[in-house]
Amino acid sequence: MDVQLKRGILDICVLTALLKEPSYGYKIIKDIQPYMSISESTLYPILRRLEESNAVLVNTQEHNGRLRKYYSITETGRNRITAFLEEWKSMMDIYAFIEGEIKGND
Amino acid sequence: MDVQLKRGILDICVLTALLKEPSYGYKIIKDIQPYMSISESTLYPILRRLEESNAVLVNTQEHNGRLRKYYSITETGRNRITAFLEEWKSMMDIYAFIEGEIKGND
DNA sequence: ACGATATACTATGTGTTGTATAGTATGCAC
DNA sequence: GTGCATACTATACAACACATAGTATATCGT
Repeated sequence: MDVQLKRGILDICVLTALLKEPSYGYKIIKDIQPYMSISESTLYPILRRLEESNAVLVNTQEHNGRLRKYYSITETGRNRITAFLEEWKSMMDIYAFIEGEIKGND
Repeated sequence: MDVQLKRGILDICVLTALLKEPSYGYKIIKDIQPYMSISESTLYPILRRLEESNAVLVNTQEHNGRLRKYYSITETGRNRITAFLEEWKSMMDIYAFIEGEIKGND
């Protein structure tokens, strides 16, 4: 999928992956992969940004001798998703414009 | 509208604005404004990129003593739009995923 | 006459962000 | 004991929207 198209939707996808239950980096990647390719070097910076903006909370726990960071979505995070669904309406208007113009000029 | 959401769609909007007839910077901005805010410092670099990638052709003409650059869409440009419409299907899948998850967790 | 506004384009610098690449470290299957 | 899955960190880069500023002509209100 086009890199530029991803930009507006990737962090929302990550937040969505946390809706059902807290999760951690590796699992989030596996959960999102069916919908969109995402690499570690993309996800971890996103998680740090989400934490800085209070959209997620972090809880570090030991797992098999290693530290694993569990991320849980906050109320702020949920609001980010609903705000996105609102924004999406503008996107649909633009899409309708593009589709209409190209069909009118075939 | 969110900056990151715009990124994947702005150049396609510009190409769409050229479908009916060739146009120039100032007019393109006015044509797109009803759908999405776009400034000169965003549009002109886009036009230069579209030219470099052969999606548009440039024809400089004198108009009221000033040079005005008329941009017309090429076959490559039209293909860019149809490719975008294809990509959009992936976007709709992701949107359905997000919407489904948040409705399931109200 | 003169300033404000619309028109039309160029140039520079900045901040956000996706991604490649590389590194560290544990547990398990063969 | 070698590969593979797991789990996270750090650095560097390139694309791109946008702010800001500059140049320059035409038109309109007063």
